[in-house]
Amino acid sequence: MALGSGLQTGLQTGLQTGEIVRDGLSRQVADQLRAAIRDGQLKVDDRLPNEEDLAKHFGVSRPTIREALKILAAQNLIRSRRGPAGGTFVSRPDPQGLGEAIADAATLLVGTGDIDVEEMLTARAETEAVCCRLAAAARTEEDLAALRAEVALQRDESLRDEDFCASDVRFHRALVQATHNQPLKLMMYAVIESFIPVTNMLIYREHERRRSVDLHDQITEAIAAGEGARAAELMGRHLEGMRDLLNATLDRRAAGRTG
Amino acid sequence: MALGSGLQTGLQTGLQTGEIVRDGLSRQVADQLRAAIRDGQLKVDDRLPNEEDLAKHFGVSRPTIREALKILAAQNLIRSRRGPAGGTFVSRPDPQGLGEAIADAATLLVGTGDIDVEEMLTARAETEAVCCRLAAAARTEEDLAALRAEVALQRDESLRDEDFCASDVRFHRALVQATHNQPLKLMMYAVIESFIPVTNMLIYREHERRRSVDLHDQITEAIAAGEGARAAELMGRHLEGMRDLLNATLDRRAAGRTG
DNA sequence: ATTAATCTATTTGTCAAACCTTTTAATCTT
DNA sequence: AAGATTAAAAGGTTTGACAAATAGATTAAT
Repeated sequence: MALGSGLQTGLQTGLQTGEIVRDGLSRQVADQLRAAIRDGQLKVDDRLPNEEDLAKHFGVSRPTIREALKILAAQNLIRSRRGPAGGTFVSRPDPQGLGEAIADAATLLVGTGDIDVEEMLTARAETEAVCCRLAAAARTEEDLAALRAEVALQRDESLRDEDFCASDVRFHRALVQATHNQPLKLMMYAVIESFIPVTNMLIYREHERRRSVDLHDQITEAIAAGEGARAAELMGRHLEGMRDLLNATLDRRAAGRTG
Repeated sequence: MALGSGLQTGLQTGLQTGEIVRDGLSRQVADQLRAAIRDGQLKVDDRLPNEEDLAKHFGVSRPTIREALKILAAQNLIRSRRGPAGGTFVSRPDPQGLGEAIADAATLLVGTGDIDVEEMLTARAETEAVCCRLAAAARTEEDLAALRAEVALQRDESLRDEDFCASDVRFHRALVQATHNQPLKLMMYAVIESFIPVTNMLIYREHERRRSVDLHDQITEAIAAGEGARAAELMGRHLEGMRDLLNATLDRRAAGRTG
C-alpha cells in the first residue's frame, strides 16, 4: 500500500495545551504505524515510504522517524535494508522471534527473583502435561525420532553438564513441536527457553541425570504408544523429583549460609 | 552502578573488514546494554549515564545512542524522564508489559491467518482447564468475588456486545489470577489478551451469550467448591460449544462467498 | 556478443551541533 | 516560613550533512 492514501497523522505536539501526550513524537509515530500494520493497512512485505517521505508525512524530522522505526524493528514488526531496492518492509509476524522475546523477559523475571521456583515448577508440570497428552495424539514419526535422538544423546554419561542441559531443552522443544499446535507452541516458549534453563542450572548433578533420562525415555515411548495420560503422569513424576531435588539444594544453600 | 566501571564497548564499526556486523551501531549498543542488564551489571532502578556520556563511552553519536535506548524502551527494559533528577533508568521487569507485547504479536499472528482457529481453541481448552484446577485449589474470597462480579455483569441482557466481551476477558483474567501462579499468568497473557478477543469477535450473538454466562457461573461455583476437575470439565464444554459456533460461522461465511 | 568491471542513484546508517521542553531544586521575595 | 522565580540539567527534536551498501545501468575488455 502507498500509505499516503488513508493514514492520518494527528500527532500531539508539545504546542497543544491540556492534552495528555503519551510520550514523545517517535512513540506516537511508532504507535500509528503499528496500528496501520495491525489493521491491515500495511500488509506483510509492504514497503514503507522512505524515511524522508515518512518524515514529511508525519511532519517530524528524520531522526524522529528513525527512532520510531527502531521501536517497531525492536518488536520485529519491520525490517530495513539499505540500497536502491532497500527500504523498510513489514515483517511477517514470527512465532520464533516472539518466543525469544518472551524468553528474554521471562529470564529477567526469574533473575530478579520475581518468580517463585515452586510456582514455576507447578506451571511447568501442568503445561507440559498438556503437551504430553496432545503430543500423544498428534505426533508424527519425525517427532518421535527427534525425541529419541535426544534421549540417546542424554544416555551418554561423558556428556558435559551444559550439553546435557541443552539437550534437555531440545527434548522439551521437540515435545511441544509434537503437539503440532502453533498457539500452544507460542505459549510454551516462555517455559522452554527460560524456565527450563533456570531449573536445570539449579540442580543437575551426575547421578541425577540418569533418572531424568529414564523418565524422558519413558515419556517418549508413552507418546509413541499414544498413551497421553500415562505420558502426562510420567512428566508429573519427573517434575516432582525435580521439586524435591530443588528443595534439597535450596536447603543446603540456606544451611551453608547460616552455619 | 556507575557503568563506566566494567562495561566493554567493542563495537564493530564499518571500518573493520571481514567481520559480520549484526546490523547497525544502535543495535550493537542496545545489545550490550541489554546484556549488562541481564547479567546484573545494571540493576533495577539503576540510572544510566546521560545520553551524551553514553555517546562518549561507546564512541558513537547521540542520535545513535537514542536509537539504542528506544530499542530497549520498546522492550520495556528502561524508562526515561526529563529534568535534572531525570535520566534513563532500568525498569523492573513487568509481566503486565510483557503480556501486552505478547498479546500484540499474537493478535498479528491470528490476523494474518498464521494461527489456525481450531488449534487456538484446543490450546485455550487445555490451558484454561489447567487454570480451573489450580484456581480451585488456590482461590481466595477476593478471587471468587471478582469472578462472581463478572458473571453478574454478564447476566445483564442490555449489555452491549463489546462490553460483554470485555467482561469475558476480565472473567478469564480473574480466573488466571485465582491460580496465584505468576509464571502461569505470564504464559496465559497471550491467551487472555489475544486469543479470547479473537474468538469473541467471531461469534457472539445475543442468545449465545446466555449459554456462556451460565457456564461462567457454573465454573465459578465449581471453583468456589474446590472442585477443580469439574470446573475444568465445564470449561472444556464451554469451549466445545464455541468451537461448534465458530465452525458454523465460518461455514456460513464460506457459503456467502461462493454462493 | 558476452561477460566482467565500473559507475551511479537511491536508501538506510551515522554524525555534529544546535535549540526546545520539561522538571527539579536552589534562590529570592514576601 | 511559605510561596514565587529562576537557573541548570536532562531528555526531546530539528537541521543538514556525509558514509556505506546495493541494485541496476553503463562501459570496457575479451
